[in-house]
Amino acid sequence: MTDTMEGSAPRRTRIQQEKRELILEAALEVFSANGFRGSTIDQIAEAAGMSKPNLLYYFRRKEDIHETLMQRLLDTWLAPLRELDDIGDPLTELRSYIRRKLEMARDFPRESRLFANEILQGAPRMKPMLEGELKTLVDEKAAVIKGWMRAGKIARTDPWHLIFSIWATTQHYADFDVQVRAVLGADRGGDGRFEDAARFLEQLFLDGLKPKG
Amino acid sequence: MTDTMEGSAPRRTRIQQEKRELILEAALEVFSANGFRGSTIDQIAEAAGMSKPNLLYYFRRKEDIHETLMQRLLDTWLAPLRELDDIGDPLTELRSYIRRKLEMARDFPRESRLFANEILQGAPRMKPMLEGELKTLVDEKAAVIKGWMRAGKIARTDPWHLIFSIWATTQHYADFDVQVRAVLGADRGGDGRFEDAARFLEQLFLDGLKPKG
DNA sequence: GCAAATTTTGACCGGTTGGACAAACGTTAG
DNA sequence: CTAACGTTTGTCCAACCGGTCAAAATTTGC
Repeated sequence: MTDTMEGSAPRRTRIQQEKRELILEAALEVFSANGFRGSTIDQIAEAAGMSKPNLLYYFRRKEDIHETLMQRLLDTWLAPLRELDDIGDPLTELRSYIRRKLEMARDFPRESRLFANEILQGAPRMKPMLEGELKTLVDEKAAVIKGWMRAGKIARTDPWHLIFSIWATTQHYADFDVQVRAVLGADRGGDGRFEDAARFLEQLFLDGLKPKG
Repeated sequence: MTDTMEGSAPRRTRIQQEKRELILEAALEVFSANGFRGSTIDQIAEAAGMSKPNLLYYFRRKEDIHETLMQRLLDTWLAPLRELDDIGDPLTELRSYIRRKLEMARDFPRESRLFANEILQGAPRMKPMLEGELKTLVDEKAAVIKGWMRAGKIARTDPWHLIFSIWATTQHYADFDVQVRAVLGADRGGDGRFEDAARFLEQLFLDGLKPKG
């Protein structure tokens, strides 16, 4: 190993690739449950089934693991929004965006919590990505939505806050899962809660609360 | 000081009351910004303008501070929901509940983040309160809302998920503040963002996104 | 099969952190 | 004034934690 494993072109052996994946998976588990400062290298190493020095052979610092995780996270996390485009019926597009986001909250709660943890702490390591990549994408999609509004396809509102509200309502089911389950109780808090949420959110975003007629 | 400062009837001197308040205020600042494990007693002591051993004279353990903060938090946090009642027009009631919650996100972001931090970590110290006090209150209010639905005053949906969505959308502006500001940018992310949010949320919850007519 | 490169491990280190403690200092009531 | 009580501080400790290092074990290329 003469390489520093960082920089633009880190060539890696098979073992390195596998072990790095193993570590990142373990770190996702630990970081998402305890936050960055609440997690120890030992915990991650144990979750990955290796010793601490061994882990530090693959990632020289705790921060490096977190950073790598963050970079990957943003991509997968924004994928649903990237898919939102001008083709197809606007209301259908929005409905399926909401559905996809809710599915992500259900299937990748750890990723959601990792993200939430980072933002909650003021995004010390992610701020640049938020102001760059994220803002660019959201502005772009906001423009698309504005087009729909001008065309009279959906009601006129603030597209940015619309996107926020979709993020908030869907991610809530991952980030605040304990609370949701505590409130719904054993019977209603079971697996069905995501379908209930999907039905509710569809109605909320399409029709609001005013009674029909 | 012969008392342990805990238990059912802790009589306290004037200085003790003042200093404890000072510490709790400092701890709110520190805990909400760094989480429980990310905060040190030293940080809290410095923020409160006293030495660490001095702080530990008033709260014997770091956990005691956090616990006290949590107990107070739930009460103030649920106050807006407690005010939601059967008197008055349902849509107006819900609208002002949303407004109150949004005002809390604006005026008490530290409390919101402290709460979010606790829930995100699986509510290790708050679970009992969630399953007890919180669930009871929400169930009660869900019943009120159900009444409104039966009376045809508002559209029929799941009252519990309705409450979740109000929590999620409003608290988002406190908990994800950095993200909101990063996306809105310097110009739109200023003080006006809460009014924009208020307008948007009112429209969303009342009318949804379907175009008029 | 063997040498070079890679991977793994145990021992160790310095800094931080939560907390204990006794001594010093301040306050208050008689 | 003074004794009892309440408050503050400096010092200290043990556990934890991020990270180093050299040596041992293993894998890989020839």
